[in-house]
Amino acid sequence: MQSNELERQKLWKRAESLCPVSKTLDIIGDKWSMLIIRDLLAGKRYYNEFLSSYEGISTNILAARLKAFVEHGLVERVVDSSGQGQGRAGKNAYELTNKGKDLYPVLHAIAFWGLEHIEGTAMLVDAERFTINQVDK
Amino acid sequence: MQSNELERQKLWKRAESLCPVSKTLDIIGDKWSMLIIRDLLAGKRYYNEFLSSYEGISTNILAARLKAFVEHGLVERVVDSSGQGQGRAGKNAYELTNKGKDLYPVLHAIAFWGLEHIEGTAMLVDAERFTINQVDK
DNA sequence: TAACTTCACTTGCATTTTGCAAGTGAAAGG
DNA sequence: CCTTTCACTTGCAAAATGCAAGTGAAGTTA
Repeated sequence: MQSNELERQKLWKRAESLCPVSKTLDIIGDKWSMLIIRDLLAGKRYYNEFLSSYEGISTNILAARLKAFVEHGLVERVVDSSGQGQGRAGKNAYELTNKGKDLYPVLHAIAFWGLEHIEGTAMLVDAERFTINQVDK
Repeated sequence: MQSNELERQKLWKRAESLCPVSKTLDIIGDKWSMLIIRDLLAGKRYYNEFLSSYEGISTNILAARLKAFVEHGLVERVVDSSGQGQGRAGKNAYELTNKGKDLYPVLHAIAFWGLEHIEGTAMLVDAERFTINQVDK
């Protein structure tokens, strides 16, 4: 009766779900992914830039997420050969692919909901770069 | 120099962030929340209905999420006194508040991205209830 | 060329969160 | 009473996260 139904459900687990929500969350549905996407959409490109966001992601998590993003085709790692300043020429840069950029509506909806429903949240839009950042200071 | 900067960043952690994205993700940015919201938006109301979704959430996680949703004002627990059938009268029902319903654009953006970018995803829109469900079978 | 710095991670380990199964107690029906 | 359903709770194993320290390659400075 219902035990057959339950058995069938056990077999059809998360990985095999056809639901676009479930499958999308398998990629971006963790604690940090959308914050990195936020930074990427805001124009950040370098490992150290992501590290210096206010929320304080740790290096191992950041490395793992960037790797997964590249594997999923959301992000491309490119070598930025504009070796400016001291200490280094040719840093790694991370850039959103079109697939990654298409997450903008998700980010927008999340940000909008927060602004409407969570007291004390605020957003700064940097018109020059068309970016969205947290208010500084 | 930079160590002062790093110190300041350590103090301003996730919880104190003003960013609406970060604060929103503190509420719905885990593995299961948006799947429960999906089910609620699809018209599911009962504990057992959430349990029987294809992804197979476990009872302790479901109970914890529902409790957090009620605390955050996304969901209300109401007693449904239409005691139909056998075994029980007055089941608990969970219903989205307006604050919770306002997460619809987030869900929509996530679902849309998945449909566009993840092969094999599919969605069924139940026109009668204005709901979104995974295709069955 | 030796010392130093930065970059981009990796490693180890403690803490937290999740996953799974089993159990519990209240309420109702037979 | 006995059984079933509901709505969880509890215990424990497994996975993910957080934190600090370390590593190695590449480039800069002395």
